[in-house]
Amino acid sequence: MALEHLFQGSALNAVDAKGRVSIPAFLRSVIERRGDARMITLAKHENFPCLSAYDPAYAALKHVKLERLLEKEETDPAAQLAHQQRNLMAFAATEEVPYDSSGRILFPLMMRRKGGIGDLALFLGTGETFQIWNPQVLLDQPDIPDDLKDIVQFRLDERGAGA
Amino acid sequence: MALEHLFQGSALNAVDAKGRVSIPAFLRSVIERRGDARMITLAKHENFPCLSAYDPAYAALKHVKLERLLEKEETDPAAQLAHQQRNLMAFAATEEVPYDSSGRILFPLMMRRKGGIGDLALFLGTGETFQIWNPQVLLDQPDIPDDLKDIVQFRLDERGAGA
DNA sequence: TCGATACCCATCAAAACCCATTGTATCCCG
DNA sequence: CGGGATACAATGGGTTTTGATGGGTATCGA
Repeated sequence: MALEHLFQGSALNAVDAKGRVSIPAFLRSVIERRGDARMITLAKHENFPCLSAYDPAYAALKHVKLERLLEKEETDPAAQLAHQQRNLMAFAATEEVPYDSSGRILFPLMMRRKGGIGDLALFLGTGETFQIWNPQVLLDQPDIPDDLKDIVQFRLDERGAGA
Repeated sequence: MALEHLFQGSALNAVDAKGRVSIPAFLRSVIERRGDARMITLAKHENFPCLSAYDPAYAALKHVKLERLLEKEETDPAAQLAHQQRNLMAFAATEEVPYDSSGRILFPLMMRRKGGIGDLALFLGTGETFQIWNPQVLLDQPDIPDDLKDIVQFRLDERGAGA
């Protein structure tokens, strides 16, 4: 069970005064090849101070995985609670937002805050999903490979946001 | 056996003086994609001090699940009784309410009390169903992941209900 | 007739939509 | 191979639509 098309590449886009951001075209093209819904789901990343994002195709996959996990432990009473918690994190702690014909979403304020994202949003493809970072936070993060930081620094320079 | 459209996301809505609440639009859209009835069923949640809510499509699915559970245990003499009890909880201890053209229900007083819900109702999508909480009760609940509590706190702040 | 529920309408803010501009990479043709 | 014409992505701004909510009125059953 795997998805055929994968997210890859990086881009640095502006969040405008209304809170809108363009989803990079190369990510949108993957979403639209995987399915026909023009939406993404946003969630806090489990390990990094950034957001995790994916499309409905991946969300469905994730739901099936959770259900399968439950059926295996159905008898265990403690498992019931664990399942409730996983479901809450997977569904209640996420937000689904549509993007318009020009490829923009309205970045939900809550998710923006969770991801520490200001007026620049860094998109990183990671295969089945992609991530959204505050570029500066990524540069300050210890467990990120230097080669990736170089790329991000380049994107910042490119935009003239030198810092 | 799975439903195609899933409940996802969170919202905090007001219960007005008449006891009316708006069902968030993103939940209604799932209900209306699953079927054409504009109603929800309310029940006390099995594990948490909140309400569990769902649409007619899920109610049908639940019935099937209960039947399947019975078949699996049919040798056990106590199983018959357990099945009766589950059925009572699933159908007798629930209330079905329609929502109007503006998406509001009249929150039944009994369910409001069962869920400990005052003048703010927190809606949490959990995939096949959704939950309705008193936001303050959720914050005080030990078994809820901190990340989710952060989100609820944010929703409260957003509304200016600081506490 | 009283109490409660279902309807109807108004309002305000937020979200979705449409259109215009710009910069850049691509393509075509001389 | 160079110059300009094109196409598309990203972005800014204004306008329309929708969602949440408050309040009034009609309606139905006890």
